[in-house]
Amino acid sequence: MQRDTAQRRAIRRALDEAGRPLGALEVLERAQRDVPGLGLATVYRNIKALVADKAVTPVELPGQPPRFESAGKDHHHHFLCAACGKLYELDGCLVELKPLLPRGFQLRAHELLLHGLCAACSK
Amino acid sequence: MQRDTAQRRAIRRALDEAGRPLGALEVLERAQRDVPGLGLATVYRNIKALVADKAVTPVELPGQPPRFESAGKDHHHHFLCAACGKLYELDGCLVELKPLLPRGFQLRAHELLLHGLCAACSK
DNA sequence: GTCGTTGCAAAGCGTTTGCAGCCTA
DNA sequence: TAGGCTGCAAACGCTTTGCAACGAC
Repeated sequence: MQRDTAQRRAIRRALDEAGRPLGALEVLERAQRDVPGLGLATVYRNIKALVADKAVTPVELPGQPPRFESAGKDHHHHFLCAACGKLYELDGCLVELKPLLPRGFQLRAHELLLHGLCAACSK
Repeated sequence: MQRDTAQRRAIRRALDEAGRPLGALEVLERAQRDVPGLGLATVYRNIKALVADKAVTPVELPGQPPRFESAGKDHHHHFLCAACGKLYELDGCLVELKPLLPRGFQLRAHELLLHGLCAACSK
């Protein structure tokens, strides 16, 4: 059975309050404000469990370690700024995917990542 | 200046003849048919150079090491089968992305990955 | 002969795991 | 008090790097 520990609460809180996807080390850093002795292994173990429970979604970026965001938001995609490295959330999804599928293929999910320059960096 | 070695030729050939994205170990395996003594470090070094030259494109999959495919094909995306793990190439791109962008953002590129079941696995 | 390239082994990085002690229920 | 949870350190898988030998030009 699942127990309620200070570590688990701190990790959840870090992800909930971030408002953007966080890497494992960022989660550690933020959660250590609540639980100073927190270890990185515990962060990974809990993130893994949260992802399995679908309470957290991993966000993969080419050539970078994954980041994690709280689930439960509306379907959305991300925009990675090539200059500052920040990952932005975009609203909605205009993609019409079915015509791309070969005959007999079943679509379950999709991921879309845009890159370019964010408003701040394109000046 | 860039030299013409048997290793380099074998690695290029492996990627050119594969017809699908290959992982680093798959490249090693195939290229060793031409150059038995080939080492993994050489594969990584050459792939890195080819990617820098835009002769090869890395394909990132969530939770997996990257695969690589020869560049120069038309713009396309991929479909990952959840059952057999095979990565398929899809033709074309129906995505209309500009409306997703917040004001001031500049779009440079995008990546799209579909997943589901391929024709063989959905029976 | 020069110097880019190679194979090997060691190091690096992010992540996972084994283990003994801890602490929630 | 049982057994899930934790911190630590060691192990892991993939990738990069240091180095001395090699070989293309």
